[in-house]
Amino acid sequence: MAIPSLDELDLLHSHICTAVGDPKRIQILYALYEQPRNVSALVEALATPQPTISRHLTVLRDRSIVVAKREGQSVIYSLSTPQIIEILDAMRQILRDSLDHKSNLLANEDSSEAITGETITV
Amino acid sequence: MAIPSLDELDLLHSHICTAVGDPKRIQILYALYEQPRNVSALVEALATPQPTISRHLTVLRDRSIVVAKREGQSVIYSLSTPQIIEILDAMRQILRDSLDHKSNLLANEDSSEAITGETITV
DNA sequence: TGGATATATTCGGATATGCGAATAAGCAAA
DNA sequence: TTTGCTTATTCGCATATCCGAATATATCCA
Repeated sequence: MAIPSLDELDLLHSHICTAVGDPKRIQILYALYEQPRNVSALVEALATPQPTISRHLTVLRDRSIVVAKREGQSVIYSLSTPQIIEILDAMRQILRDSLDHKSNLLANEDSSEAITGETITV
Repeated sequence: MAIPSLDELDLLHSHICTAVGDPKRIQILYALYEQPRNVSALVEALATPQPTISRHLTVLRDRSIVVAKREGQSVIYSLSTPQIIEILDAMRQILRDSLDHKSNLLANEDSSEAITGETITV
């Protein structure tokens, strides 16, 4: 059987997935893709309390999605690999497709109307 | 500022991510990539109670990651797009890289020894 | 060393998630 | 309709996650 078993690897795999499954962490990753930043810069950019940012960074760092480099008093965070952004973009593409699909379904179900005027644009 | 705000889109985005952030759902997706299956086939392939499988399928279906098609008494599930498997594979690649990196770190920290003999292979 | 700045961690409570067991609901054939 | 097969949903509980607030740790500089 080619289906992988529920072993530790799958758990690690899910850890990677859940790490990028939090809205604030998504924002952090896009912010770091734009440029490496220290914690304070992220706090300001995301308008989020510093402990919250640090906790999310800890999650991302534990899963090796970001790396931290101390520079004096600051700790500069950056993406371990820009690949993660490609992954997020691919997911966002799937999201866009599914939204299109859903609005088509709505249009079909409500057959008395034309295609729903409000098309969500990602 | 190019950083996206924490709006509904980010929430939807995180829904996609968290949907694939469960080990059993990862297995389900790989099983459906291999071939479309009904619930019973997934129950057998993953050796998991049927309600558990159905609940996970509901999550995946709600997020438009899988689609369901009724065929008589059965409901055949299949991937909405094989792209999701590319995404999972890309994540697994990142996981492999990070595992390599961690074992390198271990090797460096324990500088009295050579490279750790046990290299995890994904 | 002492103070200021930057980052990390802990604690407690609210919310969310996953699971097993039981049950409900949908479909087909007699 | 009744029976049997398949899938979906509900319930209760255990666990995990998130957040805000407070605190601890780390670094630099005077």
